[in-house]
Amino acid sequence: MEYNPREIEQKWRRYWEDNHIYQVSNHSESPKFYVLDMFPYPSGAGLHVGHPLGYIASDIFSRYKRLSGYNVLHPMGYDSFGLPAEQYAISTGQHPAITTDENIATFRQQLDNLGLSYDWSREVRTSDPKYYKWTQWIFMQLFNHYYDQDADKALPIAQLTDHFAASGNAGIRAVCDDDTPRFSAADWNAMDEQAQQRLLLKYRLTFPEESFVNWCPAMGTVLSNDEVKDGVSERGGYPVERKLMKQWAMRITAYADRLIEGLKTLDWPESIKDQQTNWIGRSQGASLRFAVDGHPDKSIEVFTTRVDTIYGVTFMVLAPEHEYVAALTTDAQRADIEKYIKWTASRSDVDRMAEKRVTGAFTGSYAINPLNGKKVPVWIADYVLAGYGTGAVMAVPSGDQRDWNFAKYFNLPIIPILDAQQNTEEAADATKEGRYINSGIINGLNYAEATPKLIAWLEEHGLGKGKIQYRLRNAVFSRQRYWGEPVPVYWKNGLPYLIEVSELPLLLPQVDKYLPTETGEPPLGRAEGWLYQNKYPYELSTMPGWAGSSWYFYRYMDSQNDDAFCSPEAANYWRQVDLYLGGSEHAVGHLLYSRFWNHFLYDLGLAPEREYAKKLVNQGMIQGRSNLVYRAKECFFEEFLWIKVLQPLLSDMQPVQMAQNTLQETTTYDFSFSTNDLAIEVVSFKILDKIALKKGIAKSDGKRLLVLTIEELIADINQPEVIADKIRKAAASKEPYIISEGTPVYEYLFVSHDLTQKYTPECFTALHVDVNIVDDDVLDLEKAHKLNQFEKANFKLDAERKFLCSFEIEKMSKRWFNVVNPDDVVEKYGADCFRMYEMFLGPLEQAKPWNTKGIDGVSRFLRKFWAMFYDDKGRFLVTEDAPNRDELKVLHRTTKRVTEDIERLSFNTCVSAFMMATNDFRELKCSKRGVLEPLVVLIAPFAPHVADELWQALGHEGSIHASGKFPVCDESFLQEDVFNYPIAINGKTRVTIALPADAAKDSLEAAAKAAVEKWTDGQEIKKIIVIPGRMINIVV
RNA sequence: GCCGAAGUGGCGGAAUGGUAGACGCGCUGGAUUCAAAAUCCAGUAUUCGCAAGAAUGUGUGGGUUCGAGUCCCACCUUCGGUACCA
Repeated sequence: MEYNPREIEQKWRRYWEDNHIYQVSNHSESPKFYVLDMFPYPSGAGLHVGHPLGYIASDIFSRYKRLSGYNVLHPMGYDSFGLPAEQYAISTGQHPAITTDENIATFRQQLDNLGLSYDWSREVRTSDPKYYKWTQWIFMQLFNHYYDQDADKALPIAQLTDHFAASGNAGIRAVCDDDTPRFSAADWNAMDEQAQQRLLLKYRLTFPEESFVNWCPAMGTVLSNDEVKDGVSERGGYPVERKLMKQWAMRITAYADRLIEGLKTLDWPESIKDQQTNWIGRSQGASLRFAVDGHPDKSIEVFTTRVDTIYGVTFMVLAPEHEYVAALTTDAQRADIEKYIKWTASRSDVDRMAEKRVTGAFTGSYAINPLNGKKVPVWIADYVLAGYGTGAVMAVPSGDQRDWNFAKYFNLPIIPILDAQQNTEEAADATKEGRYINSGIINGLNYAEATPKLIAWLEEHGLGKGKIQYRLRNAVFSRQRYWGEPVPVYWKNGLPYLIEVSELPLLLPQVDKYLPTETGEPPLGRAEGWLYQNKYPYELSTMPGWAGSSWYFYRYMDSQNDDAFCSPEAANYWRQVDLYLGGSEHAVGHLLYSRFWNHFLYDLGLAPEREYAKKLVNQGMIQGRSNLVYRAKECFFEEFLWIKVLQPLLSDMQPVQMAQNTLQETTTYDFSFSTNDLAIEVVSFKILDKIALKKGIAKSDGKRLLVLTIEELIADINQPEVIADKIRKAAASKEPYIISEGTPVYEYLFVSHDLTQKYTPECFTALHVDVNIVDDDVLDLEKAHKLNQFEKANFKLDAERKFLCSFEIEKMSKRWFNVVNPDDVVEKYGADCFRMYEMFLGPLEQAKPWNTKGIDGVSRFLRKFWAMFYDDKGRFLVTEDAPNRDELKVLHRTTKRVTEDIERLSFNTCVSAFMMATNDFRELKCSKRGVLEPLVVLIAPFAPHVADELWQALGHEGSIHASGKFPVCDESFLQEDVFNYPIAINGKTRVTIALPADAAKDSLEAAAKAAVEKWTDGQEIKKIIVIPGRMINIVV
């Protein structure tokens, strides 16, 4: 019986489904294990071969854990709100819910094709009202809580109002907006309800806030930074303006320190932790104010992490957008400043980033150093960003290289401030070593002493204070879109109020179109009569994509619960994700926001652990391998004629190449001959005026003209002698003007890649070609001719009559024609083979290009594996004979390797181990149950279908995935009697000798000495290093 | 610019500081076949050599070590992330 993956795989997939093999219970005697894949967005394009890499890896791990006796939660669902479905809705009018359902069906079918062991009874979709009810519920909790810095956790707003009523906002440390005023209990109690509510918004963990957005009036929508290019929308090129808009925000900054602290407890890749730490960007320093000379009402606030360098300040720099720029600019400087501002405004962010030159302009005003009263000039420059900190910098050129560059360029003074600074005339030196000089009250102190002294002085004089600053901003939580969760809020008297919990979910209303309203309101503004209690307008923006994905890992634990987002019993059983697998592109988006929500839920006692994912692994991207074809330009044909026809075939006519460069191109023809009066011009038959021009030139030169059209050259491109004949005939004739008649068959020529090397690279245009009509870089010409791209094309083939493409490794994407669909591969080789091959490609974490070169090897392996059980006549080969020691050794060695490698997620080496075991058993001619049965269990996580088929053949009832027990290695079988010792001289291996494994060191030394006499002859042996069971090194 | 990762045969890759190149692809030769496919066997880092064998060899240059692909320093290249972050 032959190995027939198609039949086997369908059979077992149906069995698994019918018998609910992968359904998991929240009650078990076994230890739990939670394996999670990152939430996918079900895109219309479906899966490509890159997507399943992580799904297969997590599936292998889940199956392995299950076979090892764990109760494994391994769920899948969809982050199904999102822009693509909405954009499709805008262009077609189809409700995004329908599009989404269709896409999910495709996605699901493709996932099923891979034989993954998900518990589909727990599937969730963020766009399902039963799901987003709880997203809205969590939002309401955030609205009803504030962050108390003394308790270091979120507490109910009611506690805050109690405190306000008793003692105002003194004596409580709560995270709030920067502009929150001080007020007493009397103030608070005198406020009306509206004033109190307005004030509370400054404390709530989610709150409406005015913030700048990229508003595109033509599209009626807000764009992300990367949708804006050069001040216009990337798609459509419409103008984009900065607009202040009321948006919901999340006070994630309240959790900044805890989000940094929590990272220390996580088994996550360091690079991800680094990125999160940098994103949060905690810096400890001081904020202080510089008075402005002649402007008593103004002072420039700066934040610095090096307040100790304050005596080195020789100028100030404001961002060109800083609010004081206009006021500080003197009339003498106004023209300069305005010119500079105009210039910076015209430059894109990319330009500004790439800028290496120093630019800036002087305002004409001076700031006063609070420490020494010295006046320093105030400049503006675009290296200071308006959006960061205060948009102003105190410049210390002796300690900061950027400031130093600026000072040198504009000839500003540089004052050294530490005796340890080296050569500050040559470059800035940011050292903190040494003692302060030129530094007033801190002269002679060191860094550790100076900083607190300065901060104390500033605080005492009311000029500044110590401050911790974060780069992290509060997260905007509004989207001006339709396809997202409605915010459970209505507006009354300009203030937001929550709806009742009993009114959840607030359903997404129907709208006539998925576009903004004429007045610029979000699409929900179109919903008719959408009012709370028929009176109050609902919030019209919807939640962003990260809302639903910030807590989904809890919903899987208890996906059908209508009374809670997750019951405490379920949460306390599963607790946290043990292994989380996904791409590193989510490093600071999803992975930071979801940690924030989890910390909040933890504060409320709803999440059992501070961090929801214990271990995180990033799978590498599978890149596409694109193929390129080379289309010839006109100059190619000239070079071709010269290299392939005129020189080799017509040398007797002494050809001359006329136009050496494009300048002469219009004034002369391409070729002539020393032996006759013929001239040749190569040109497309379409360019009639050029032909006429050349005809005239030839005539005035007294030459006869042969026009070789590019189109006729293309037709004969693989037969240069035919072209040579044409030229000979033309030379022999007396005709003054010769040109081919008739309509050409071809218009384009593509040149095999190996031939392009002979020509100037500029002769070709490289174009992507669909990789599905290319095999091993050889283009399938038959298929190619059927494509529009090649309809009127001929191909110049290489010496082996093949057409070669070049290749490039790039992101797998439709636009590069390099997408490989897993369904096609599964159809050809089977899911088991596809799974093993994806793993065999290389380490999980590493990015690697997709190519199918090696897949035949894996396919061959599976057939060999099968052949240990069945011969080609379909006879079952497995015997009940007891395995011998050699056979058991192979089994246990394989068990050890596979177990260890799965544990460290090194799946590629597992596949190798299976190949080696199979080769070994075949060599031993072994088909004994005693070794093959455990081997089938070992391979079951990797090739689940064939494992089940063989499990059944071995006489078992039901599925291996339900009843199999993962084998355990018995080390005693691995012990060897003899060991082949490599004997090295000075670390270089010379010979290996077999010695008893338990031999004493002395006898090893003696044996080694004897074995290497040939090399050591006559040299003194200084030392012998013996590592028992490893090697012996002789030092001479 | 900064941060991070990685550089090993023709290719994908393997290697707790201890025989570099496992395993697979590809290629070469052979068997089988009327022939092909499939399958099986053997070989396959480079250079020299008929061979035995020798020399070289993990991006470059240093260092630590009896011994370095692996650890340390500097540099080069590629990829990823990120920013005028004060």
